Amino acid sequence: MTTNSSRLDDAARAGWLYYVAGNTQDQIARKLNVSRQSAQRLVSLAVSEGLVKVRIDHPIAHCLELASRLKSRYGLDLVEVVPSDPGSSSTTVGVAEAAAAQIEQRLSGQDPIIMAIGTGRTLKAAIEKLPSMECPQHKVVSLTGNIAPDGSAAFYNVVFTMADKVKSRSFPMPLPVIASSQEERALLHQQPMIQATLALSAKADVTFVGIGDLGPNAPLFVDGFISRDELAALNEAGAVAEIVGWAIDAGGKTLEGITNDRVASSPIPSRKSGLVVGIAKGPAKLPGIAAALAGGLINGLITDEETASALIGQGQ
Amino acid sequence: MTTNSSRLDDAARAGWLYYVAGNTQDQIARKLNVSRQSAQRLVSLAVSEGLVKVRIDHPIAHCLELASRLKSRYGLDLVEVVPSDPGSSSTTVGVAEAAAAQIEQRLSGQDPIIMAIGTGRTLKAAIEKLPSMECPQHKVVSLTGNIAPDGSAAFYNVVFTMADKVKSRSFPMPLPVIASSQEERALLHQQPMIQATLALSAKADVTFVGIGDLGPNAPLFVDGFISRDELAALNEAGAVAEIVGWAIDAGGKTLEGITNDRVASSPIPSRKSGLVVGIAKGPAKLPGIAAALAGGLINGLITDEETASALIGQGQ
DNA sequence: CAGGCTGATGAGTAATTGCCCATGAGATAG
DNA sequence: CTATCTCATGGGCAATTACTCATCAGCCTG
Repeated sequence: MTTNSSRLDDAARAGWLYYVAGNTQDQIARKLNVSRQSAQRLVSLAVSEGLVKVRIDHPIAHCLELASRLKSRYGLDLVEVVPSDPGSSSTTVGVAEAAAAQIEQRLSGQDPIIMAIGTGRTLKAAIEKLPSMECPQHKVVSLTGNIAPDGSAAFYNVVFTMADKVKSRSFPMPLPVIASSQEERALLHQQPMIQATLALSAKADVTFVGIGDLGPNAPLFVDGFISRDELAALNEAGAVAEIVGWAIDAGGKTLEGITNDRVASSPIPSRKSGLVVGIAKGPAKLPGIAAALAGGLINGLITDEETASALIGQGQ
Repeated sequence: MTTNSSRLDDAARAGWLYYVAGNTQDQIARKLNVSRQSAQRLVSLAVSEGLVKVRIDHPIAHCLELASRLKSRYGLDLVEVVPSDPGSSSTTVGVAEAAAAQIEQRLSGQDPIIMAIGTGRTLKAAIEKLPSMECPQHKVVSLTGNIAPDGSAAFYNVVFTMADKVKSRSFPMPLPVIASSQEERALLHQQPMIQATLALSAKADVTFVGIGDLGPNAPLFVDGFISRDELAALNEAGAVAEIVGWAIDAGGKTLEGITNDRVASSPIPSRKSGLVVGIAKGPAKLPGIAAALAGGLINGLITDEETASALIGQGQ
């Protein structure tokens, strides 16, 4: 542990000398009494461990314009559009950083707030970009269960990681994501602890959710939460996307039946009482984002240029 | 202007693709349809224009330890210790970033605050690291005059730059830094507008000041605010440093006479009612920092490892 | 319109960085 | 005690980046 943390210490120091003080890796090597190669390794360790946070502080005109058009067209309260990286296939790069910045800002206030968090790869990536903070005044509540089909804690449940980083009180949902039957769900939801957590979600001041597509590589299916047959049935019924497990159709309506009557997640908090921010980019998510906007499920959106353009184009 | 801002736009985009999306400059060049060299120039422009903000998110153990020892030894409320860059002669690198982060955090709250700001190279550098913000709820007040001896607005008056960046209401002091006589100072201070500004300073919730040394290269002398003779007289009288123009001795007491009876700055806000943060590093400033601490003029300090070590060592 | 200034551009080149690999120290299991 | 494994290290080299320089377009100035 000592080795490990002192290694990270050195990495942070090397990263600092490199990025803040502008030293070359040669100079760092001399100052830290290591070889040039080791200095390089320390710097790259600092980067890969997420110790180095970069932000670009300039409102790129095109992104701003897209954001304001999206805002007025869909009556949204918060829109962030980040530049696209044409050719990159990542579905998180950029939006994760922007989401982290938003989350950080909301948490940096003194007044206690309740923040509800969904799940998924995008949100996971966003949480990883969060800096360490001291926010014991806030409450972070999970909207979805954290038990995977095999009984383990689901990898993409992000509330633990988040609460750990920002030192907030956390309220996970010790439930499967989708119960095996309606009866099981009802039973689970009757537990006092779960009741309290559900009640807390409903009062969330600000909510961040990913938007999952329901194509052939739907995360819900890939991660084993639903079967291939269920996925097909959802598609058949017109589902285009899923938010914290709830399948929605192109109009943003929550479907009846199929998996939805067994989803153990909290309802998506109302956008009447708080801010509900969707975080998603990429062509696969486009129908889902459009649906969520159409149905008024979200009143905030963090996406990228390409997706924003497409959203504006298709409404014409 | 269009060219200029679209150039910065491109620079921001290039910086984003480089630092956030991890492209090489070759890829960026292709994506932005410019030559590789131009892409390199855009990236470096983004850096030199301060569009790219890097922070290292790891509490380096040694810095933390120094900070907590300084805190308890001098009864301070806020101490930040950043890594040192051994061999660098810069007096701002590192502390400027840390100060900017502190300022940003104070300004990001919703509740209106009054922030008082000194002057000097260190503070100037810190302000340059601030991101653009929207903070019309706050008031930023200058502690010192902004008229240079030649009648121009002094370069190091930082309130304008700052108010511009964060969109706060600003209260500069349209005065010389040091009046030509006690009578002139009294007259100037009687102006209603100045009175109001002085009153505002006294109520500051948080104050950031640099600490100027009074050695042969004292900024006050180099920038022409005081003459060589006055500098010598101050040294003779035991002055070791100066805070917003007020010369102090090794015990942190404000000297009587010499230049001090003509300094047109506000008094340093009381640390009883608010936080007064000194920002300084380096051997030249060491006596000044020690004096400010000894006299209880500040209850917050942002400095670097080496300076922090020296401060702890000399008290033994 | 000539002259001169400013600033952008791409070629060329030196400096810096990233990465692969062989080596060896130290840990661990048998 | 030995075989084996893991992992940090530095050499070497290719890729990438930074910088210098000559050129040229645009733009004031007289």
